[in-house]
Amino acid sequence: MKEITSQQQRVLDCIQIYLNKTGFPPTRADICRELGFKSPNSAETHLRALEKKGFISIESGASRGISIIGNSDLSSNMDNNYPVIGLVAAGSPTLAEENIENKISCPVDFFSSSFDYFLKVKGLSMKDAGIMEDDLVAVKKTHDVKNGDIVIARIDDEVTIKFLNRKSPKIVELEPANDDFQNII
Amino acid sequence: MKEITSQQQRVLDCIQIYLNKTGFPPTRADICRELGFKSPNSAETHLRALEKKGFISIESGASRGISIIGNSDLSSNMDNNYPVIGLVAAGSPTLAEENIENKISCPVDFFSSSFDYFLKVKGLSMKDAGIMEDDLVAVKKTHDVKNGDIVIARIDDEVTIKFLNRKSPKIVELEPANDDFQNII
DNA sequence: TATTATACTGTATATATATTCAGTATTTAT
DNA sequence: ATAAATACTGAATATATATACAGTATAATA
Repeated sequence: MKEITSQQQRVLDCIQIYLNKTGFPPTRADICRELGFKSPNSAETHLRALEKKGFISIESGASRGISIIGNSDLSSNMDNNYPVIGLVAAGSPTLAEENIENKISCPVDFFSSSFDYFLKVKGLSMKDAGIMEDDLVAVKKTHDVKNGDIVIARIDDEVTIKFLNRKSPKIVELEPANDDFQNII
Repeated sequence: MKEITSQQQRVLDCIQIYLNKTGFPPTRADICRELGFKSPNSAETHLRALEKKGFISIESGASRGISIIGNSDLSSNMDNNYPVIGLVAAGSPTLAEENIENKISCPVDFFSSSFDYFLKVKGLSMKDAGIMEDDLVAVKKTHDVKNGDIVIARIDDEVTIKFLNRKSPKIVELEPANDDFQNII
């Protein structure tokens, strides 16, 4: 999936919102009205760009033939029970029965991306990123981590949430979002 | 909801299946092709019957303007569809159709207290309270406001979220949670 | 018995809609 | 320096589509 421009994001959002509101996709003219464009071709070119980048697919010739891709909405507004795990000092955040504090029913598409469980935050080391004590963080298990990502890290037996900053293949820096805390190498 | 005939059920199923497959509703001709009808008016009359009985709504004049109604079945009375309202600079945060950006299915007991709608936050004036740009804030309409409460306030045509601090019956101070912002009297 | 709803075929048409073409301007790669 | 992508306006057009009208036939009301 290639990168999206801000205007293309606006168009994509517009399609999603229109879909949620009406139940069917917008026409070129609808998009123009929503976003203030004055020519249907403005919408058309953005749609073609979004299609080329793989965000949507367009059925040629069909009116309103736009569908958003990647929203693996086999059952989009289905709910699921997500475990809530305490960010305990000892041990890793596993899904073992004894670590699960609670379960919360939450729509699978509550956030833009899928996730695996909730983690209850202890401490204020990510305060400036808006992550406060007792907040519930939706956590997704993945191998795809980039610098700047907020990650759950385990150091020996301590579990923490920090910004990731990989210095080299073997050296990783964990950066808190609070001046009162130190970076961890 | 009145009773549905078997043919009308077939048409309704056809719409749902077409939606799942393509992401947008079928035309009259599409329905005919799927179900073997030979006149678009066959689909049309079934659609009108389904509309009259409240199973679907049809946007007059719009192509593919069919939307299926009432999929929020009674199955789980724990959940509810909450509107998401943009914190727009002009106008009040009303539940008017045009202000609703989206709807989110969310358990009524997702938070400890009940609430009425979600508000999407603009700006960083409540940063130190963990409320960041584009956060969704669950808002509860009430007359019971106390000093120290976080409130949604409207000043002329601008809507904002701040701490409440009532100085006197007629003087109210709005305090942001960000040193870069000023208090508002 | 008359009336209404259901369930179609078949034709016709106004218009809603996608889509192309011709421009202009700015920004980003190569 | 040149090409390509982005971001538009504005006009024109072929066609996709909703929808009305004219029929036929059966089953369910009232």
